[in-house]
Amino acid sequence: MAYWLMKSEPDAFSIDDLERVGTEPWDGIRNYQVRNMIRDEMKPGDRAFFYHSNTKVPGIVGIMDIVSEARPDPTAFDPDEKYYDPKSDPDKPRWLLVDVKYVRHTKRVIPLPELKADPALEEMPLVRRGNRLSIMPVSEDQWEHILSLEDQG
DNA sequence: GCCAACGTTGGC
DNA sequence: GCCAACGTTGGC
Repeated sequence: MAYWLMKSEPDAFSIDDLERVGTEPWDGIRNYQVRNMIRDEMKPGDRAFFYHSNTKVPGIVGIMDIVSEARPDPTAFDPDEKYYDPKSDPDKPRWLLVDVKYVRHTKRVIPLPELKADPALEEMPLVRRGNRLSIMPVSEDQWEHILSLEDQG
């Protein structure tokens, strides 16, 4: 079982939205590196932190389960969709998604500056300069460490 | 709203 | 295959 961190802008889709719907297709991935990770490394049963980006207090806000294999992202085929990609052929889909399922909110928001200041997390892509991955792997040690932060601060 | 970082596109 | 221009991400 692997661990992940997945970013979403809460104005578009928040942890509260995920709690409301229960399970959601994580669509809109349009980055090859991220696509390859979900295609080759992500598996049902994996677990992920839900991260709010591009908001007043960016940080980790919840936990979810990966509940599907990677499958074609239908929004890539729909001209009305924001993330429509005319170059993605339904017979040979370029973009993939996975389904995620709400587990719980973290006990508190764990804000980005706190993650950045933590020596145990300095290897995380999240806190490294110029990182632009919307999904990234989290090691087991990092996962446990972040969970331990829930009860602090 | 600004802008640094970085991925993608397309002309050559 | 190079690389300048352009678009996007996302913190601040």
